[in-house]
Amino acid sequence: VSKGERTRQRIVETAAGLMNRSGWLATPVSAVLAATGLKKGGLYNHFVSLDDLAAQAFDHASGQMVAVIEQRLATDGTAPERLLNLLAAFEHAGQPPFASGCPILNAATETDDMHEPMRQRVAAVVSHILALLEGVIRDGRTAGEFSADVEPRRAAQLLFAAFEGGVMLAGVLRQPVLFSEIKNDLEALIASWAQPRTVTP
Amino acid sequence: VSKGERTRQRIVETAAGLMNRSGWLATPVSAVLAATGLKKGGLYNHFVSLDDLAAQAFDHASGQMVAVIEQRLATDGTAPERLLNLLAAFEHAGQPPFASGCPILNAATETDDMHEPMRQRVAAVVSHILALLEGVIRDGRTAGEFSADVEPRRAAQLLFAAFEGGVMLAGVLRQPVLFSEIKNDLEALIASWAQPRTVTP
Amino acid sequence: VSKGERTRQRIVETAAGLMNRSGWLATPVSAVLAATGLKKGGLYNHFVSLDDLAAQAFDHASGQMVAVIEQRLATDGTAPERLLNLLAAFEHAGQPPFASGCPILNAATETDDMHEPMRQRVAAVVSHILALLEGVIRDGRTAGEFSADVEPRRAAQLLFAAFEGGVMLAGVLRQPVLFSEIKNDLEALIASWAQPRTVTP
Amino acid sequence: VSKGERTRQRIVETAAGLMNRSGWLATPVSAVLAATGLKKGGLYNHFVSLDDLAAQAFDHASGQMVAVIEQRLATDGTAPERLLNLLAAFEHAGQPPFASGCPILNAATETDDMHEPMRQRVAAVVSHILALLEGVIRDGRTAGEFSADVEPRRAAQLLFAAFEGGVMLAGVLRQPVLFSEIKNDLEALIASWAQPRTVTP
DNA sequence: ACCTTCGGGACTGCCCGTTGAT
DNA sequence: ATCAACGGGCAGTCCCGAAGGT
Repeated sequence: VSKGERTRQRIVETAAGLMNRSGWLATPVSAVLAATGLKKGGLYNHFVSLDDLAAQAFDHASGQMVAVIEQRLATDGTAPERLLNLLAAFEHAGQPPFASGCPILNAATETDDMHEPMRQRVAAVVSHILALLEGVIRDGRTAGEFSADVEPRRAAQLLFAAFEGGVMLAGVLRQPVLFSEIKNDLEALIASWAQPRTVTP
Repeated sequence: VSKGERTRQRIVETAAGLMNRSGWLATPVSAVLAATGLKKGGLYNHFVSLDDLAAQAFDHASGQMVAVIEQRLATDGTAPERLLNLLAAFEHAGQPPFASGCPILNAATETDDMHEPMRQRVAAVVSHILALLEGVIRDGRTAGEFSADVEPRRAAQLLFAAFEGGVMLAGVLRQPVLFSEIKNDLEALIASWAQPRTVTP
Repeated sequence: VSKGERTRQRIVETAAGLMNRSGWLATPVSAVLAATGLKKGGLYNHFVSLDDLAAQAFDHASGQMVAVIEQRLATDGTAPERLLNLLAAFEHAGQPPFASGCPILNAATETDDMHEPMRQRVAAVVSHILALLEGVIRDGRTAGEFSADVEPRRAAQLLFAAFEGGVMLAGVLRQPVLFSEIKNDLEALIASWAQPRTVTP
Repeated sequence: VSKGERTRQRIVETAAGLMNRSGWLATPVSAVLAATGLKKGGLYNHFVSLDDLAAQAFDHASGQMVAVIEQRLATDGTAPERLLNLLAAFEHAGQPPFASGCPILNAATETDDMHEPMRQRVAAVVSHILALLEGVIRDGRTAGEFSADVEPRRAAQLLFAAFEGGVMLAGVLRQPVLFSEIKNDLEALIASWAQPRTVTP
């Protein structure tokens, strides 16, 4: 690995943390320079624009999230167990996923109507995560671990939505415990999917 | 009502829509001027700063949301009916609550680590809404419409989190129907609270 | 006297003090409004522009100075006595002449190369004061109270220059006593004019 | 010397002349840009703020004055000779010290009540110059060139005050010759310090 | 007649992301 | 990888008129 590539990687990691805090679109170059110790030219050798860096930094951050999710869902065990396993992954770690909120939630709300390329990037990650969840739930239904009443796609959506909503609540209210409570509620919800006659998806 | 007050109100309304789209902190003065047709001097006659305008605009937007919520929850009927009544309110109306996502979600993620006064403003609204939901659920439990297993505070949080998460998903994936699905799932969840033995809060 | 005229006079007086502090050209309208309690339109009823107000305010301030000078120099007594009498007038009074320095010195340095109309206004006052001093010194020479060596015009200039320089020194060094010292030195200088053979004017 | 340093120096020199004309606090960035040919971005590479530039420009201007003073006072000869030598230095050179008046006088009156950091900067220069003059006069008294009646500190103050006052008079009246006259009067005053019985300090 | 309210538009100091020469 | 420069954009203040109200 070349020295330039190592520098690039270091910038991306630093920027990822920074931009998740100060905004994926709103973080100025100067903040990145201050955090990395580089000078203007040094940064523009590795990225064609700030947009480019933001994209790479977001990919880095979301990639880390996806990696954790894939790893937790790939373990042995029943589908419910794997889902609980996943939820457990976000118990700690600074704040829910990273410091200052979930990069996906942050990027989604920020770029929603402002930056179409970035929005598509976020949408792709969201779709991927939803597909992962849906797959596990479908597996669980096939295996009889979840009732046939449970519609995998809908269940995955509900899970992910409540998760991200919980991140938001805990963040804005400055009450981290609130996220844990929602996590527990989701565990109960998943458990309820075992029995038929559940009215939820 | 004086002319100035009418102008101020018009600016606040325009800015509310604008800022919910382009960011409560990120929208430049120039965009507000373009949208209102005013010039700088005219705008700054009504607001001491852009921050001040943003605060008033957010209060306006969140106030509208809160008004709808209070109105829907104040109707006659059982607690479950009133909650379903509330959910129904967000079926249409541009997009979920307003065009371009929920102002509370947008403002919460944007100001979370960037603008403490605004974050407190958002937190106050969130707390108020959670309290409203909690009150209805508690009423329902007292009236026997909800199982004693349902913990009002936790249930309110879960409802609100899933709602906001749904707004985010529908927005970033550009699939409005997704919000409706989550809404339906929440209706089912509320219905499930009627029976004891529910594993959810 | 009409109410409007009284208001105008009040504005002029307030502005004179204000502008001598914050600059005869640099004081913004807003400061005048804040100090007078008026609103924009209320001010522009009495003055066609801020420039106009500044001119009137300076005339007011310099007029007060000139009045004091004329009064002190018009007393009975020998020429030296009248000059000492004049110097004594500036012993106290807030700071040398007014709070925050002599309006003539302030206006002279500020408008010197920036505002020709104002500079002429200041120059007229300066010329008038120099003429007054010169007249007294000439009287003294005629009366034999001053040596024939003393050139009235030159002596007046030196007196006035040292006076204003002393105001500047005392102001910038924040040592009011310094002005008194210079005043005493000038008294000694005037006394020395009585004898011939003095090398000074 | 790097290119940037050369540019910075050029800006400082240009700004010094400009600000002494148009005001050390009142000169806008745009005027500096116009005078230097730079654009905003280029200027702010060298100075953190306009205040910063003003400080450096004033230091440059006052430094030049102090350098001349120190050089003239450091020559061989008696104390009176050295003082006359100093006065001679300001005979020509644009106008007294620079075009548009003495930077010390201009800055002193302008910043007096408006900009405390700048005022302290000016005060430091003034104190330094007074100390230089006082030193020479004290030397002269020790050497018997000046009467024991002459109080060095007071004499230095009077000299400097009359000098600056003369700059002001010549400037506002647009009569450069007036400064020369005051200079001559000061030479006579210095000469008079040789004999005892002088009533001046 | 006097004053306020409202708006306009130019200007302020300063920061932005970006690029070429070095 | 730096250094120096660019030019457009930022939020906010300036002085001032014209309309409205008492």
